[in-house]
Amino acid sequence: MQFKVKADCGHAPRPVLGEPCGHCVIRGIGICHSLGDFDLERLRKLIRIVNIEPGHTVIEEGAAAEYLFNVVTGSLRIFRLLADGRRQITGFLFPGDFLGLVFNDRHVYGAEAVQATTLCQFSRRGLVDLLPEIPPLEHRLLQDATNELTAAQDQILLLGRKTAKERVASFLQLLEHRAGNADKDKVVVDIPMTRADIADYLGLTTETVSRTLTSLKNAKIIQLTEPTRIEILRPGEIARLASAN
Amino acid sequence: MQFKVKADCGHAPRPVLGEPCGHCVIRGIGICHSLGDFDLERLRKLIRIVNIEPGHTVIEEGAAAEYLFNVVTGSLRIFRLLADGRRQITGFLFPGDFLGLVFNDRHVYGAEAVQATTLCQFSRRGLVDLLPEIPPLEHRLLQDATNELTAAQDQILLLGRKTAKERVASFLQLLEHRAGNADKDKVVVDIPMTRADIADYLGLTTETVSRTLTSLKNAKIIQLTEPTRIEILRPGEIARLASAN
DNA sequence: CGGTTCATTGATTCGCGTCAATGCAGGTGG
DNA sequence: CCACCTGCATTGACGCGAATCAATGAACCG
Repeated sequence: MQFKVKADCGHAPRPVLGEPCGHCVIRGIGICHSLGDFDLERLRKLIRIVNIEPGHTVIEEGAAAEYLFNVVTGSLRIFRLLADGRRQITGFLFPGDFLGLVFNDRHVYGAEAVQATTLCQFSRRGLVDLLPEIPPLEHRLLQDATNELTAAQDQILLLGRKTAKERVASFLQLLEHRAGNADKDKVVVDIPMTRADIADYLGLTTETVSRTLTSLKNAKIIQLTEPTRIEILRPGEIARLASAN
Repeated sequence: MQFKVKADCGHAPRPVLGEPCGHCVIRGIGICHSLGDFDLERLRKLIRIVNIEPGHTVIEEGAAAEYLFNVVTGSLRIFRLLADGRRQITGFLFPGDFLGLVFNDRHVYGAEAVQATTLCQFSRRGLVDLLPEIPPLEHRLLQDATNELTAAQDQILLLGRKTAKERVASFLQLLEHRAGNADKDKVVVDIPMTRADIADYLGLTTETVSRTLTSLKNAKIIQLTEPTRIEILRPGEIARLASAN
């Protein structure tokens, strides 16, 4: 029988992290993966585990960048705001993803928890000081930055040139691949974020996202049992609609 | 009196590059800037100077990434295509800018010359091999990647949430800052790219770009003498319209 | 049980795209 | 030298896809 969380907690139980990073659930995928035991021990001196409630702020846009993070469990939304409140979500982060720009002393975007989320928090200064001494770390950060850059360009193509239907299909495809369930006949995908989050990620409105999902449902390409769970009945059709090239 | 180029050349004279990189016009701003004389000499063994005619291809999307580049003079457009030919320009590159992703063995975007352009071409493999031996180089590449990432997010915000007028104003502001003429009363900006390039960069059509420029002209915010030259009469108004935050 | 948040659906509006025509500059060949 | 072509920018008429405005329903919660 599963351990029952206290009611006032309001979210799933957190994984018990082993005190040494060696037992951490993202040891194999975080930036720490690039380190041997000796260097890991040095990094460990900079870190603290923090838990964030759903909807709460991790990073305030424009604030001094004191800390950087690795997502351990849960998910975050990264966004920018215009003066009148228009919001654009530039990405979602999941376990293993790195959050923050090492060389910027101010954060250029905001970050909030989508779900209850556990983060591994570093002192940015400490990390910067460590970089020259641990070349594999800088190497890993460059690899991460390259991947993010490629993802950002995918998003630029989507926002600049794709239709609403193509955007939604691309988004479903993204979640599908993230679930590691590509090339199956049928895929069940969890949607932790709201329609408003999806809309602000795809440069649309909640209404358009909802209507587009409904039309995909009517076309028997997806199944919408609950709003937070989508079954992709025909992944090939989603891929075609996404205009992936 | 200026040296006259041969007519069949069809473009402005190229700067005479000193044989050693030390005399190169972008020595102070390219990735080579991060190197001392000894390491520069090692990098120099990997390079070749290449000239590209206007409109010609530098990188084919999806091709094997044999070479990387530094822009020496001129300008490039970086773009992605959808299967049906829709194009999204993800950025323009200018002297000093780095072109290519060091760790990708395939190019994920295309690149073409906007104007006659001179490039400093590296062997990618050679550069990768050099990285572990020259930490400042990797450091510099990470800094560049961070800046590009920030620029990409600006673009995502623009494409996802800004109106046509705001996009065009943002673009003018970008050129204005690039010209290093910020905070002047009046700024003259050269536009080397066509309206189609601007449209594909801003996620619009040539007609909308043209109409928006005309409306800015009618509002006495800019002056359009030639299509390739814009005078910004009221930079403050452009900044306001750009919804910069 | 009333209040709040979120998703869905419908009616209507509007910003920008599409289609089409014109003008202008530069290049080419007779 | 001029007629013709081609590429690019501009402008106008019209249509459409997605936004806006509005209402309803479902889930959750104190």
